[in-house]
Amino acid sequence: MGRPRTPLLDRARITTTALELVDAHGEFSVPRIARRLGAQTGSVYHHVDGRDGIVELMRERICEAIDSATLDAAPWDAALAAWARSYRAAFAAHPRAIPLLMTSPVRAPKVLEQYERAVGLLLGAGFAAADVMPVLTGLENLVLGSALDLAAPETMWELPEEISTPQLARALAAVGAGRADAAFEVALEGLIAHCRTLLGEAPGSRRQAR
Amino acid sequence: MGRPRTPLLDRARITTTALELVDAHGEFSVPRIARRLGAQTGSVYHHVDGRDGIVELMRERICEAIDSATLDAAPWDAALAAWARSYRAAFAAHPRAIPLLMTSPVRAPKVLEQYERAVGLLLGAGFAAADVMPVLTGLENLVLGSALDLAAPETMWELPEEISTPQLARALAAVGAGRADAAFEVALEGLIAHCRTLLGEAPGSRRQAR
DNA sequence: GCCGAAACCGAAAGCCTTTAGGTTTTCCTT
DNA sequence: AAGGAAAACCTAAAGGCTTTCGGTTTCGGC
Repeated sequence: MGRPRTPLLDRARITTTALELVDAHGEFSVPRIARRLGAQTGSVYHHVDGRDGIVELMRERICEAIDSATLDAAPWDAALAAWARSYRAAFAAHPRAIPLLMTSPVRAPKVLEQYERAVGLLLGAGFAAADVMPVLTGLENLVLGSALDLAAPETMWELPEEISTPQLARALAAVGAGRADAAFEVALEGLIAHCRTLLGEAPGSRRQAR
Repeated sequence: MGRPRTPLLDRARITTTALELVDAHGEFSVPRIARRLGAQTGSVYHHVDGRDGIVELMRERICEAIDSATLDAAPWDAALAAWARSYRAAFAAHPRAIPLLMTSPVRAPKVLEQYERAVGLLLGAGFAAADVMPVLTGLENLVLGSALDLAAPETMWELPEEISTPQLARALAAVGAGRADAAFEVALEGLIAHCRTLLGEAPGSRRQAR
């Protein structure tokens, strides 16, 4: 007992273990993380800001896979589409983590920074300030929803035997991964087309980018 | 002690109390429900199938406000749009319940029945079986995401003082309820336009709609 | 009037999150 | 090189949650 010669815990290992647990079981807890790493529950709290802090670390880890360089592309609509695809790919790698991330507010600086840049991209393209968050929120919903049903449809739909839902069951059985991709692409194109409409409607208050 | 002269608990009162707690605090627990109704924690379990059962009751209560008669309208695209608007209005009344409902699978027969009818509407309109669930899932994502940010944007975005995010803060401050409605309407129109495309692409296996 | 079912209580097991204080090792300062 | 602060871990415990089980009282049908 006392300080070990080689450390058992650090933020990276805690994050990795939490993500493994979520990928495998759809949830995680501090005691389970500690057991996996051969430490006691309380020790985890010396590295991490509580349970919510671990969720935030997972968000940061997942978001590292987003290619933020896409936001530098031009024109703005190509940049937005590329960012959305990279965003989706990152979350599709850990679909069972998505419900966790939708419950708690975003705190991680690196993630906020990406959104800050996305806001800048849209403002720079001439969007009205009031339009920016609806667009980004819509994009986020599209991305997360698509990633969720891309790899985890059985999470949301649990058809009981007693109730007869023949058409629903048939529709569920007929979905494929390729279709989910296609649905994402067309929905994305639809959203961006909507953005072009917004840009054309009210360019008055702002002139073109800086 | 023993059975009371007038019952303290029933499914309706438990559901109402759980919904009140979620509306007020964003979460609920069985002991809190019991305290509010003047009963012991364990007694609640005589009326309800565990905590998940309470979530399912809330889902059913909220979904009662959806006007399922909209699904009988013609043509199919008008029916789908009307259903989506009613769907959104129902959830917008309890935005803090949405994260709860996204975590657990749908079990309530009455809700499954509505989806069964929606599937039937689309199949009857000539949609390919593989296209139906992507369309409905996309619609659900649109509806829930829109309802969520309509009434609870501060749930997802918590800007810390230390980090400078001037553009994000500005964009967040500029959003209004009217804008959220407009974003929903145009995104809905975009999705339905996409559906018309799907219908035109592969109408082979089935004949004309309506 | 009786008896089974219904409704509630009391208690407990087992999980979780979080905090606090104690012990050993490491490493920086002097 | 010595001393002390800081880091990393442990033990312990409080308090909350979900769920189950057996006991007690009341209700309703026969």
